[in-house]
Amino acid sequence: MSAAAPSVVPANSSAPRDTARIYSIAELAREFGITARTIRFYEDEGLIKPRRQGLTRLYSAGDHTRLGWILRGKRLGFSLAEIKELLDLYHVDRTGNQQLRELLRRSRLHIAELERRMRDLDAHIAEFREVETQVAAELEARGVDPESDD
Amino acid sequence: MSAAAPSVVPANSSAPRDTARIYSIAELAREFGITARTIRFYEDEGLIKPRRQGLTRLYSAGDHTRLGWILRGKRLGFSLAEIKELLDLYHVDRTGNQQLRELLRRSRLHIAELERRMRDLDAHIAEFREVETQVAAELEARGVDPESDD
DNA sequence: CGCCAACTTGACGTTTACGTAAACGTAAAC
DNA sequence: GTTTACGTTTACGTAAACGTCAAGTTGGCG
Repeated sequence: MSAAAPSVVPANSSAPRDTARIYSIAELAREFGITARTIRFYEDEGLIKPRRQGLTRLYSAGDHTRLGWILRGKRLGFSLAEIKELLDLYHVDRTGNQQLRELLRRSRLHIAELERRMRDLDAHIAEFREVETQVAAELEARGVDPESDD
Repeated sequence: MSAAAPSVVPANSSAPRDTARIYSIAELAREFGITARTIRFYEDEGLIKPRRQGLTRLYSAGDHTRLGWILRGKRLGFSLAEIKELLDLYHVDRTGNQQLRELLRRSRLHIAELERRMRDLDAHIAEFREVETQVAAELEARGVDPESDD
């Protein structure tokens, strides 16, 4: 491995902000714990569009953020198709009133969906906290140290 | 269709409580908005085990609850395998100290996972609320009624 | 009795989200 | 110069979660 910190960022003062950072596909893969294949697949599906230098893909800070967003969406149980829709929501043309109203409508719909999930999640958490409490109490009553490993 | 409002709860006091209710597979499917095929699939995967009367499946109130739980898990983005694991957590043997400690450990792990999802969800909701606010403000500034359809 | 509606068990098809392998280019390292 | 590391495309494979027939059974109804 030999460190190989690929800081492509020049030590210059004017530019090398975090926002100017460029990532290779392997870097992104490592950082997010996915494979390069996955990232290319997301590109095939139209979720990311990295710059190209010849054939090689170059990912900007924006792509980095976008990928993080995608993976968060996945953790929340959205399909890639849904995530693409949501991403596109951001980048929709916002000049026309009709467009804006549609964006508002979609946003509200999505928020409602998220709030439904929030309620599901609350219920789920409450149940497992209940289990935790009960079991901890039972162990306590038995005089057992809940943390010990034997 | 003929209405068929499923308030089967008799006004009787003694026996046929809601907990004694028995459901057919089609009833469950209708109520939860899934197909009978799905329910049978869950059974194949070991997520539900309805009684049988001959070949026909009979679902108890417990099965009903269980199915609701499964679907909530799905909405939260858990796989059927994960959901099965979680369901089994409840029904684990709770006699031994070692078993109890394991249950406690697993519960805590799962709660941590749920809390991570909660943070994801919070972040997601915050972003979309932001969009909503911005867009609503923009429409307001333009003197457009956000609700009108033209 | 015939018939329909609702149930059953296979078995194969489909979509999603990637994994895996082949075959190749490029560029630094030994 | 060739190995090593990383990149590329193309293409087929696969696991999960069902959908979609096909073919048979069962219970009630006119």
